[in-house]
Amino acid sequence: MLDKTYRHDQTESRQYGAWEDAGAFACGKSAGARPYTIVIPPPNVTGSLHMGHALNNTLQDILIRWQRMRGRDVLWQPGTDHAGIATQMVVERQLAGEGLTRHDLGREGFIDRVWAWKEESGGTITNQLRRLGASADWSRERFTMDEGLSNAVRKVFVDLYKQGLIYRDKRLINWDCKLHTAISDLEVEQRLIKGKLWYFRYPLEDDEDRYITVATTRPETMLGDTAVAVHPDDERYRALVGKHCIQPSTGRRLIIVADEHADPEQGSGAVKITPAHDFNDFEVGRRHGLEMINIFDRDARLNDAVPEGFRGVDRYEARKKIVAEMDAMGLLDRIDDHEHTVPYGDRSGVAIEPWLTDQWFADAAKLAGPAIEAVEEGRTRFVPRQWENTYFEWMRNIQPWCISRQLWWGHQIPAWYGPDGHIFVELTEEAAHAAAREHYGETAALTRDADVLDTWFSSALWPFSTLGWPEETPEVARYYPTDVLVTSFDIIFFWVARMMMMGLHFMGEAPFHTVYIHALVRDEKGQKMSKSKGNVVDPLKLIDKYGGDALRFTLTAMAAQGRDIKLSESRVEGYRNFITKLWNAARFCELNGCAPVPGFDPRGCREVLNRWIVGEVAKTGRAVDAALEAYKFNEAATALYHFVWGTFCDWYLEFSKPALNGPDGADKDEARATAGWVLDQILILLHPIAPFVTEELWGRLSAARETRLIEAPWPSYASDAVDAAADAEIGWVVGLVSELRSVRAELNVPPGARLPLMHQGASPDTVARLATHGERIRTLGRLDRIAPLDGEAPAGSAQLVVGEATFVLPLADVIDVRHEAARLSRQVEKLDGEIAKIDAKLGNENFTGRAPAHVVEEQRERRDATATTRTRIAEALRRLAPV
RNA sequence: GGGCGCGUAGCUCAGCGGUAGAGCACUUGCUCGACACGCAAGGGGUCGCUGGUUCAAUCCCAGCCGCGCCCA
Repeated sequence: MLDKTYRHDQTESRQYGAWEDAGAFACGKSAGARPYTIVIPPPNVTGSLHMGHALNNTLQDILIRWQRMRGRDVLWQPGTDHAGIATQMVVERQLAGEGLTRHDLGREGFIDRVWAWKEESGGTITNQLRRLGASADWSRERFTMDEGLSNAVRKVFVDLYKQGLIYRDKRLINWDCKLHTAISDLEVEQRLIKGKLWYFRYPLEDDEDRYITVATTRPETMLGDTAVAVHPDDERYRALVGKHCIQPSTGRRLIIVADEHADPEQGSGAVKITPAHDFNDFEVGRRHGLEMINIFDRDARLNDAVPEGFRGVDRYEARKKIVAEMDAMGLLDRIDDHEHTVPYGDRSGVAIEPWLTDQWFADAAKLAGPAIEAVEEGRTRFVPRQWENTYFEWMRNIQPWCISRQLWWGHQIPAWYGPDGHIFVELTEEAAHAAAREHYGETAALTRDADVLDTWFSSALWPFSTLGWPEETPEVARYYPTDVLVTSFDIIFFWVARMMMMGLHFMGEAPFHTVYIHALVRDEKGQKMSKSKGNVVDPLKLIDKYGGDALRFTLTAMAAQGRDIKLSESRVEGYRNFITKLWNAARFCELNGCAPVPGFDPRGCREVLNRWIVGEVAKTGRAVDAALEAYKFNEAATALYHFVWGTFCDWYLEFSKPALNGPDGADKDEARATAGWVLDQILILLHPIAPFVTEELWGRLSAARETRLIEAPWPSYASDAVDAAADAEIGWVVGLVSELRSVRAELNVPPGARLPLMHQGASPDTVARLATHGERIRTLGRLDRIAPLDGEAPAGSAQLVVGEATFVLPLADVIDVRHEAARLSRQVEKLDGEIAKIDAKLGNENFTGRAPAHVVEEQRERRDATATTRTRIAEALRRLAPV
């Protein structure tokens, strides 16, 4: 027998293990089935499960389990990415603890060390995903640094290079001077800083007593100035354009150029130009053919290109020094407070230095073209739709993508340099040597490019590299393109866009037809969770406390499209209670012999109660399908919640008790079989959202299952499963019982008191219903008998109106007549208000003339029904009065 | 500066042209043979503000106020 309460801690890992052992997650088991594929957004191998992962993977698992039960050949492709910078940092920190740096180990030794770390600690997050119930095909788990995926990376790099879509260039890049690597625009965070604006006077060359005043937020860069720019329309400086001024610290001659980049409103209107250390200045430099002087080394210390006194000085020290020197020369005009944005590395947290270096770039603009078209033409669509704008906006303004990183951990770029610097890009070293022999006519010494590729470069290939590409595997043929990508908006640029580009370029088809963008999970105050704020809610702690099902249900119920989730623990607790409720309903069924009956046909039920619940199941099932098809996960969750608790437990099981407790026979058999069937439907429909408890119950409620629940077939309900007459009849019983309970509570009738119920003016149909459902009504309304009323209602009766009939509860001993009168008056008032509202509407010719006929008719019917009820209650009130 | 989103019950959120809903919290009463992680009955809302469209606006449109995010 089932225990009194459900113990998730004794169930979940056992069920998960059973699924995994049985190979339930594996794809490719039914060759005839249509494939359904989702690739997991590969979590960072250094990562551990946070709430965002929990939501993301819950939603994927719901789709996957649902489609699996619907008979699709499901592949949920799991894996992790190698997270170049993050992983290298983790291992370097470990080394630092031993007093070592990666240079002590050398490149190979260091990489071995990273692999060792990965073997030991890299599985953390995948094990945590198991706690969540993720039914991914772990037998196919991939890692971006795997051999196969590395082959894919190499091939893509070589092909793109040969197609001219990857090139080496000397450009300004975002240099992280702590991590000593270039990073992409996306890895740079713009922070608003309260800084200063320094105004300096640069003497004019032909008249040293005159100056042009330039304003800057970065005085230290003036050692690399090669021009001063003014706006072409700026009258103040027009005469100076083409002349020169002198940079005082270096004595360098700076040309004064006219360029739109100079903003007359900003500072003095004249801006110093440092083409090698500012992205805007770089463009100005290009337009005017200015010299580009690199003044920083990789640590952002001043290099030998600056006057001796400054060499080796850190950028912030240099700033102080420059300002002091200019001040001493009397060339510091003034200093204003100034708020401006400063780029920071999102990993290192230090200010990024625009730095002129040789790097590898991908021609993102070319690759973006087809990726934009695919979304424009609807071959890939975003849900919710609005994210397409974000995607377009970024894709249409895309910049060259800097793909090289000065790290050791990652895919080393397959480029070799000949003695004269000639570049050979090939899949292998042998091929590079062969190409070099071809090129030079003799064997040449080659040096391999030391850099590795951006991690996102390999992630961009994930939808096909994980399937075995560039090999022509059956999996590539079968599972590409995938179906849905489930992710969060913050990586649309990083990942979604790049997968689109690479998928289209190499596979000729977009990697997925739908991109479902879900919410961000915030804390209960709406703050983004972050380690530094200390407001991170650990999903594993919630799983420990409330169970994986409860957490999943909570996230699902709150995953409304287009809104972030503010997660509060009380919600999780509430859904844990729901899981327990389900458990207890199952326990009740078990106790009463309600088990699935083989061959049971729900449409063959004779009892109106059973016909009704079958219809309710059908409605719920259709609602769940419709919700999931539209990615409205919260609607699926709430439909199930209401059905299970509000319909099945609150009404159906209660109504079934008389039959279940009654004599053996056909009625009892049907009650048991129907309840067993409904519970089975609940387990099935709920399984994608709450897999653990449903699988557990599925196994425990019947020994004769053909499959585990995870592989049980998903139902589709016949359209004639809903019986309108049964709906109306049970609706009437529910209404009567609700009225009875209300009256009792309002009039403070002792809960234990059993009362007689008299009826008056009941139609034959109602009399029949009372006969059919008498026992139910007596049980739930706590009545001792139901009988027609002979003559007048006894003095001191409570009266209620349901439909055409008036019901009388003789309560002379228990109720206060004034209370009852007040209660009825309130009802009359309320109904009067409603009638007045409807009358106002119906009295308006504009309404009756212009509103659709069915709306008008609806209002008329409502008015009649309300008025009838009102009259009956008023009568009841009048009858009460003489007492 | 450009773009997007959000202001609905005490809290967290659904809904979105025609009777305003849920969970939690709150109040009252219940050891009714599944469940106190429960049962039953309640209280609580000028649906941010101002205009407009419409027979009808919480819902559509415009402006404003407040909050958040993304991009410059």
